[in-house]
Amino acid sequence: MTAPAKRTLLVTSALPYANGAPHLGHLVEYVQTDIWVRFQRMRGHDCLFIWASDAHGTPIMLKARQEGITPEQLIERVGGEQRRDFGEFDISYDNFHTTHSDENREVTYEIYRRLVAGGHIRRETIVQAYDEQAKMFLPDRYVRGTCPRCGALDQYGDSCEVCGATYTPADLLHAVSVVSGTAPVQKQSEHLFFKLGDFEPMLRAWTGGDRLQSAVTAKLGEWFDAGLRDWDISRDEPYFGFEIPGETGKYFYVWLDAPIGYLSSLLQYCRRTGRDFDQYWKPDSAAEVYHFIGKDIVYFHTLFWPAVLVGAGYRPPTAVFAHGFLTVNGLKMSKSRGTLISARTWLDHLPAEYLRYYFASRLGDGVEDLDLNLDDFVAKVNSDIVGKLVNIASRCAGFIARGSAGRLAPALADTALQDEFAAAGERVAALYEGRDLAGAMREIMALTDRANLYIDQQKPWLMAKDPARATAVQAVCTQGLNLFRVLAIYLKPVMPRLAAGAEKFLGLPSQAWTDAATPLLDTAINAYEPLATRVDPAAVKALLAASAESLKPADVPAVTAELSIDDFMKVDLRIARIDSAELVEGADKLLRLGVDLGELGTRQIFAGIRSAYEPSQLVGRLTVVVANLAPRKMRFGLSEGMVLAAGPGGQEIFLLSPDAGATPGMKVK
RNA sequence: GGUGAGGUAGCUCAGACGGUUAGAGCGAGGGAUUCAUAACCCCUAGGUCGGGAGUUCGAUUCUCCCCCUCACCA
Repeated sequence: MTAPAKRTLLVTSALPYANGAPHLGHLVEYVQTDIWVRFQRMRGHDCLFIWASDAHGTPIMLKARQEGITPEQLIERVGGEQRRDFGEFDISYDNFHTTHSDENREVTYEIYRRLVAGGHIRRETIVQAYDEQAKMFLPDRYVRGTCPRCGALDQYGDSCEVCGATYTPADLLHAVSVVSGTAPVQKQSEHLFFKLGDFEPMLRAWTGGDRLQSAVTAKLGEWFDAGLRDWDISRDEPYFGFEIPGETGKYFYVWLDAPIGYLSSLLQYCRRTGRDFDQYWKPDSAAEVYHFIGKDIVYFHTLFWPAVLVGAGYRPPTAVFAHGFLTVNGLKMSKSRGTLISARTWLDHLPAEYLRYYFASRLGDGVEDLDLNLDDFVAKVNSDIVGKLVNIASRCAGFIARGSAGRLAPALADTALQDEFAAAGERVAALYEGRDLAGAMREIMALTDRANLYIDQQKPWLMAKDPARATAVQAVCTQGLNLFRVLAIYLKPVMPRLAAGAEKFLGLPSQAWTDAATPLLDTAINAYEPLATRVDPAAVKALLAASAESLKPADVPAVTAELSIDDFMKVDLRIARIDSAELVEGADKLLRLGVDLGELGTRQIFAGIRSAYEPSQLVGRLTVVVANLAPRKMRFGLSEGMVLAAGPGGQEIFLLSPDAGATPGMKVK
């Protein structure tokens, strides 16, 4: 095995937002990053994992306000939770800082100064939703209301989760500020914009090579085709962040200073350890810089971020690696379903390392989502890790302890097999390097099967019956333990604790990748202790129960603003009989209803209830309709009212019905 | 709606630059064995490789259309 040339790498995971404790969705990325980093270090490279807590922005400001503490107190507390959880998941970061730090302010100001000097910042007055009661501008997500396209209730101000329409908060019907419950007004403000368009040639060149995944490149093509828009990097007070120098009441948008945390955390680390910061970020740097991110923030990391870096005189990243989202038992992680599992809850019930292995076995180099199927998790861990891998050590250890006084043989029984395992190291390494962790795990498990087969074929338990063959027994079991040792080394980036246990058992110092090439012979080993134990399915059940439980308090719905009886009486609710219902060509979610409102005549109403009702179920039944809702022109025709229904959507939509005796046209009050 | 990624054995997934009997792991069934945490070893899956059409001597692998799923849309 040839030692590859020593590389200098700087690796980051996306900075976890400091408004809440980490959950398993976050962990996918951190585990993936950590495995890759540990692999690089084992290969002898100089690899730093630099990280921080993302501490600014409106959500943190509001969350702190809600809890009656300062933002500083909130991010301090969450930062502590993050360090603790990440530590227990064996995320081997070299530094974990915060973006609310002197270093980050220093670097952010310097970058901003250089961007201004380079002419990359411009001003523009924009109109935004403003909450007069809370005296603050509202991010899109803090305005909720009725979708102007499909009529779905309680949608965010930027897009509709039901029909997928995108719009601005001003387009919402019946818009309400999430902060105060009052209707927002439109208000002007001058903002600062980063001129992304200045960097189009540079970005086209930078994204053109093979530094990005194919799916990401395809997505970027769309954005280039649509034209690069300038980026609003300022926010008005009140805001938790860095004030913009030379402005009053203006702060940097959190997404500007968040990635700068990659630099400032490194800066803090370098100042503490005496490392050279510039070797990583100067324009002609020979170091490799990699960002692991979720696919939802590709835009920030492949357009804004490289442009900001280059605009400020730094080098862009070597590559950006995006991954998909985690689902649990096939479902989106969701608070209401109890499938949102926090890192802490996992640690309370199951070993972190098993999750690391499971993630590794499911992670490829692409951006596909991955599913944590808990039944599959139990089966896979018990079979692969306990039944197969650890079993090799377990079944050989006894013979060496009893028959050879705990000493390994001076020679292997089958050097060709050992060579085969050593040679596989480059294949496994190539898979790790290319982030095909699932491929690497498959390769390792195929070798594990071979090792078990070898022992089965040699049958040391039969040889052991003949005292004359004691040497052969020792040789075969020495072989088995050497195969195990190689496998533990290959798996070490994923399961560092298991590997450490194996090292202790075999009496070895911390192993590097190349150690797999040299067999371990003629040496004393320690008594075998179980290196891994089976997952009890009951622990998984308890995990899910605890997750559902811990989420209950968080699941209290937001209070809608109070209204007066007069306001309420403005809504003309009527009993309606559905006379006709039909599918709407070209709309997945909608049904076209013909309703009879008695004295008010008949109406056509489009209702987003197709996912829950067959047209035939509806004809003839009574329900409740908002009769005085302003008619709305839709792509499919005019909708003259709204039928009332409850439920989160999908198949869970429940139409209201009056008790028997009500007739069409009756007023509901 | 637009774009992208997918739809392969009960489950989770490989793979196929078009070509003899389409693979692995898990689960399940049978057998063997007893060193090992009832682990390990051997045998067994007859699956229209989402549906339809086309190109071809030949397609699951290429092209087109359709259906379904998932994700993203600053």
